[in-house]
Amino acid sequence: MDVTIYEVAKRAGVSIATVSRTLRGTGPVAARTREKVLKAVEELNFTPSRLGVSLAEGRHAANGIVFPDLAGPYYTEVLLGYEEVASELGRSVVILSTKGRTKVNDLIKDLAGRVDGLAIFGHTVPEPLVAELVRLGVRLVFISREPLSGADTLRSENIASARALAAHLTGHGYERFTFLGAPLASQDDVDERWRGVRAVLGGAIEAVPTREYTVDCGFDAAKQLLGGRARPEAIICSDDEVALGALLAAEELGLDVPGDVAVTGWDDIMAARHARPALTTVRQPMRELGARAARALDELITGARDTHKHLILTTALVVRDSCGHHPQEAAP
Amino acid sequence: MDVTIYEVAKRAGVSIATVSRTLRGTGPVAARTREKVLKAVEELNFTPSRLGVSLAEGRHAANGIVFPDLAGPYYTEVLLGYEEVASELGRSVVILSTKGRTKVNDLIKDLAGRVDGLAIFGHTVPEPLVAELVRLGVRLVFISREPLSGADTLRSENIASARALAAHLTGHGYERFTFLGAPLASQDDVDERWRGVRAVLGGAIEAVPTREYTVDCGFDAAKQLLGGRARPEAIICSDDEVALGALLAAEELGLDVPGDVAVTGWDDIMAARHARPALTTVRQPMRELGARAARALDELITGARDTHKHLILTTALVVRDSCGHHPQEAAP
DNA sequence: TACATTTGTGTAAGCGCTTTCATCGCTAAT
DNA sequence: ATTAGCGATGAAAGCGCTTACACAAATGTA
Repeated sequence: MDVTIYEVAKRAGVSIATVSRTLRGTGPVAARTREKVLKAVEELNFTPSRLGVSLAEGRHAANGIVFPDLAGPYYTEVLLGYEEVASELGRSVVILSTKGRTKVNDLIKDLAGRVDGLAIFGHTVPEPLVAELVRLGVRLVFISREPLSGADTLRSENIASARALAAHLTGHGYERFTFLGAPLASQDDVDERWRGVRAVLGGAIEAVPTREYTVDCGFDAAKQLLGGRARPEAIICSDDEVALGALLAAEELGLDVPGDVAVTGWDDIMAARHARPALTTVRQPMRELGARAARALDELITGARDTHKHLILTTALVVRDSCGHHPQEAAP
Repeated sequence: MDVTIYEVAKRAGVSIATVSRTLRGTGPVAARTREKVLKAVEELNFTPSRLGVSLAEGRHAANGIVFPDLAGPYYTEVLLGYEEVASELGRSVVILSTKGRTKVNDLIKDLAGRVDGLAIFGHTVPEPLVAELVRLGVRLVFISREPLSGADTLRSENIASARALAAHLTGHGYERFTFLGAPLASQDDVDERWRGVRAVLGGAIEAVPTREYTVDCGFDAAKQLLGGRARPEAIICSDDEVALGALLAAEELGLDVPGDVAVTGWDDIMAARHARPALTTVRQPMRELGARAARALDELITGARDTHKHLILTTALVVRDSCGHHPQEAAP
């Protein structure tokens, strides 16, 4: 990996400018010269140094992405969508997970120096640093975060679907609800979901936190909740993983879902369909979130767009078995 | 992000060499000069260009990783372990997913040009390219692949644990087996598992392929298998995800697991513990695989080691409910 | 006081490319 | 036959850093 353009040029008996032109197809090169150059390239197995190219071009041809963790399907799916599109656009993807990291600021600044633009999940990055990145002119796309100036934002609709979900559940006749997996930060996805359901259910719902949004934490919290005296009729979970935990907790306690308690999730991860009972949830276009982030970043980087977009992708209520049979839909 | 070391030098009234020395702590700098430089750095908000640094240092301070896909917990877990350690060692991680990609060769060569070393999963990369990478002197660590010269290899033990698993199942008294998720490539993990169980079970086991190693594919294949005339007594699956699919298929067909048919997985992903019945499986240290890959690569890159290591991590049989109660262990 | 070290700094040569600009044959038009 | 114009090429100036080397000033030693 260390033969340079100079050696190629020497071997082909031309200047490095000609080699460069031949390889990139910029500027005219005589057919015979091209042959010689390509032959030399072939023989020496030359690949232009990415560093040299980037330095000269003034761009990295790479995108960064910052997420808290990769546990669970949500971030993974978004990442896949992101990487796929970035790759399509000729950009590599540099990842950074912030979970359990000290000196996140340094890591992110380093990352920012290696890429042409950054996608950042929700509130992964401290606000002062966000402000600084904006000030420095770093191209930014936030995923699942409220709009801010100086960056694109991209998220899924939460409030309206939360209301729809809540309304659907009241249609079942439930009257006592718990929101499992209380929001950790204001303005994030879960917070919006919480606000949405509360707007419909008001005092009929109370929030119970989990340590994290994982199956395990959902299981623990649900077990305690369902084992208590005032068991709710329906548990609206912050996301599918917490809901899967709740399903397991109910089973362990010998409770029937949805007979004894209804459970709903959010995201529609693959396991939601496979759970027993299959999980009623809200589908969120995770891959598309990633894909769009990569596209948005590309527009910002290439300069195809110089204003900032704030997009909200639509979600869909997916009714399965875990919320029970809806009275109106019941067969006679 | 475009203030250079020259501007800092000018503002501080020193040469760029002094700025560099101050920032990196190489060479002596008078206290007063240091102050001036740091002040200028602060005021201008200077961050050294990664490109400039890399070009001058002759290293990227970045590692690559190539995987087929990120669907399912296996690759994700390995990736997390890898990223964590790489980051600890001051290296960024550049990812490349090959699934569905044409021109994989170009992508990988490009990747190789952006990093100091590459971790590659199993048989993600065509053999001729592997040979070429080795020839070019690219630092390589393969994850879950048989040893080859010119690269480190790292994998989990498969054959012995497969034998142990098979032996355990025969202890249950089962006599007709199916291996669900037949190997796609020779010498990969699944192939070794298959060879391991066959060594014990011989003609008593037959292999049935799935399209991919996913829940869905496992579900489809298991449904067909279990719906057929000669239903096996036990299904040994290539991995946990296929096994989860098999569990669902059994449920859909009204079959009891392990009563009507035993099912086992491989990997011990989180869902294995949560499945009903909980899945008997073989635990594979996925994060550690990633972590070790990052460490090995670091040794190769820094030159701390110039031979190649071929490591096999140990696995552990995890007996849960899906294989039935073992006769000897049965309570009176 | 004279000389050998250290300290502190600057100069300049890379690192491997891309690209502008100038040059030099040619062909085509006058 | 002249000249404008084009095609093909090379020289050289960056791109933003690190660092070997040179040198002057300050310090220590005899």
